[in-house]
Amino acid sequence: MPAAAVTLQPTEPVTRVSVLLPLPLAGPYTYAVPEGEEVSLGSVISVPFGKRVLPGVIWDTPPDAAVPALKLKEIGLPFDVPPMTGEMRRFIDWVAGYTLTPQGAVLRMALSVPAALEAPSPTEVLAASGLQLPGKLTAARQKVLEVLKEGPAQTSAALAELAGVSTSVVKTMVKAGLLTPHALPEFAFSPRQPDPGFAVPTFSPEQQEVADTVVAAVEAESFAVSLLDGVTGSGKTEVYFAAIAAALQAGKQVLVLLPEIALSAQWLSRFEGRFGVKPQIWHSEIGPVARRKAWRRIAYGQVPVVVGARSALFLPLNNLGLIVVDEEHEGSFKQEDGVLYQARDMAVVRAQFAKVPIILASATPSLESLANVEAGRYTRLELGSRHGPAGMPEIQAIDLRKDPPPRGRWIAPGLERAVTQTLEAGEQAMLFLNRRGYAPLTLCRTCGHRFACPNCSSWLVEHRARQRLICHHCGHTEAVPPACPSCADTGSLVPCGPGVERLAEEAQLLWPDARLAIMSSDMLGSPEKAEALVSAVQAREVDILIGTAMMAKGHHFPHLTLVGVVDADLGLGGGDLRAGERTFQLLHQVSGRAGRAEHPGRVLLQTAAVEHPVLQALLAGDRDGFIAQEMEERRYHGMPPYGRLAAIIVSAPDAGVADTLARALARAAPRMDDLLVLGPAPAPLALLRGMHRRRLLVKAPRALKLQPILADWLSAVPIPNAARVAVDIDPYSFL
DNA sequence: AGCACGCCGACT
DNA sequence: GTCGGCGTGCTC
Repeated sequence: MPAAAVTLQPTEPVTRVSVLLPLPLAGPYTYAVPEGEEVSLGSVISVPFGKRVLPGVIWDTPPDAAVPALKLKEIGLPFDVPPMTGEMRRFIDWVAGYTLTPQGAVLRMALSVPAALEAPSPTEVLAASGLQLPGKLTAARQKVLEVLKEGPAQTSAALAELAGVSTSVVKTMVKAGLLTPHALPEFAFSPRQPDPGFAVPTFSPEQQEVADTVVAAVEAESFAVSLLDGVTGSGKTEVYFAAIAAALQAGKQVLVLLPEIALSAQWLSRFEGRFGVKPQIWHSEIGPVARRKAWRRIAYGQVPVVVGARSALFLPLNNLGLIVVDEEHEGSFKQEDGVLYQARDMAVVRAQFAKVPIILASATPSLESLANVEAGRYTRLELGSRHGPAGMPEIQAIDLRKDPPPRGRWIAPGLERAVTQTLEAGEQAMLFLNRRGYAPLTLCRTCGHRFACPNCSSWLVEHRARQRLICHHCGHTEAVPPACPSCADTGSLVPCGPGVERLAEEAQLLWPDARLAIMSSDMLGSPEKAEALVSAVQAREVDILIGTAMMAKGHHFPHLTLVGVVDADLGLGGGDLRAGERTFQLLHQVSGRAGRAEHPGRVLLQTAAVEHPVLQALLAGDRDGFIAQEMEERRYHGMPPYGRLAAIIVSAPDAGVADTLARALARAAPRMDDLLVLGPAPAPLALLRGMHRRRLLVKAPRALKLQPILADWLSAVPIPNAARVAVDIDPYSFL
């Protein structure tokens, strides 16, 4: 900056500081520190910003001397929270740089609970003052004093409740001086803490060895990544619980990331069984009050273990000792809107800044993690032999070309026989179809009209239970009309293809006496209902369980001996880079539901492409072979994990604007030997929530840092206000 | 992100 | 004639 730009008035020297605001601004703003005041890096303070007052964090960036003194505003008062650690600030900077997101937008995720920045008004409790009044006490007043004689001080509401009197009695007693109020410190009531020694399991020699390794990593208090690779039922969870116990013993905090926290009541009870109490949970559905309390407790180090979804990654755990990412292969760790980041990978980065170990656990590790093992960056810890006898169930294919179901049906005769046998043996069966609703497409038999979403390029899915047509991308719903909106013919609308609801209908027809249950997110709604259904299945109150991917997650169903995958090819089409990997992981996981414990299990895959490598690998139980082949293919094509990808998504309400900008970007693409720019092409969902989307794909070798190249490129192209450009580094899904 | 300034349609 | 729509631009 030219020194001349600074107004050199001989006024009192002003101390300047950089303040990062939780807004999508590229960097910090410069503020003045009032004379005589001191601030330190990481302090959370309030600052005036335009007409508003916002929280901000004193950032490490040198303050901008070029901002004219006249423009400077003074910082306000500090908030009652611990300062943001340098470790966290560097993490935020790193995430912003890596994902090409404005720093302030990343800070917003770290200050996601503005209400938590203020100390709550202290809770007031009442204790007996010991004052003796002349005359007799009324019965009500006596009861109140009785309660306080036996127990600790109480809030007025609790006291009235316990004494069985109205609050007005308590109120007048305070006035009369019989009770004295005391302000309680914020964390006076401490929930019971997890006990690392509550229920220590007995490990097999193999488990013990792995547990010792991860415990040693925790005790080393340094950064290291372990990939815990173990089949379902190999004791993965118990093993990383041992690492959690070690961190607790050392007085450290632990962060556990799970893909779908809402669905893992089972995980929580396992934790409780091991440590005696439930951990703190963190996800989008916890209410504002609980959220505020939890955030403050975490920041003040009152919470030893936090279990959460993606967003928990930005919680102020200032005393971290360990991070665990379970089901690390899950696609849902990739945030797909707002700040686009891969929570699993960012967790590794956070662990690195915090200098703590991280455990990535999975029964079907991602190719990314396996490549990191190959490169020596991660340590692989294997649990449970995949070749042992009690391992995977027997998997067979039903070739739909040779043994097709009747017209309009989806259960082939082979699968039908197997289910019947299973039911006759008094065992349970599961039918897996990863498609919610009744039918994925509705069309008019007379004129061929298809019901499509007005905002997205996708068909509307009929949900018969709710009598609506629903878009699974934007949530648009409409009633099923009595007549075709195009040709006005009545009774001509036909559902095409199956969803779980329709499959249930067919199953009920085939096995009228069987008790059916559907397990899909929209049929259950709440985690409690999901939990109730799991219990019902375990109590053998259900004979046939029909469900979507939500059913594939680690539930124990000891009497379930048959899994029928209704459409094993679903998800293999579409040319998605990860289609094979994802399908393999999903079907492997679903197969794991069959035949735990004493009963041998059976899995039947209905497929029209039995020769497909994914299906061949599943049928042969050859996970390693499949991975090796998939890896080789990725290596050959320079695709992740051996190459880097970035997607540039152009979106605009007007298709023409999106096209023009996308083409302009393509023309301005840097010409480099190692850089391949593909597109623009309509993004797979060319219309999403009313926005027309075009996509460019950038492919580069792993050694090339894409971010600066992309930043230069994008800054050279003017972006009209009617369009938006988003960069997705390491895109996961291509949809 | 929010909030204001600014320029074009339907109302007391 | 004003009230008000949301397009564009700025906030230390």
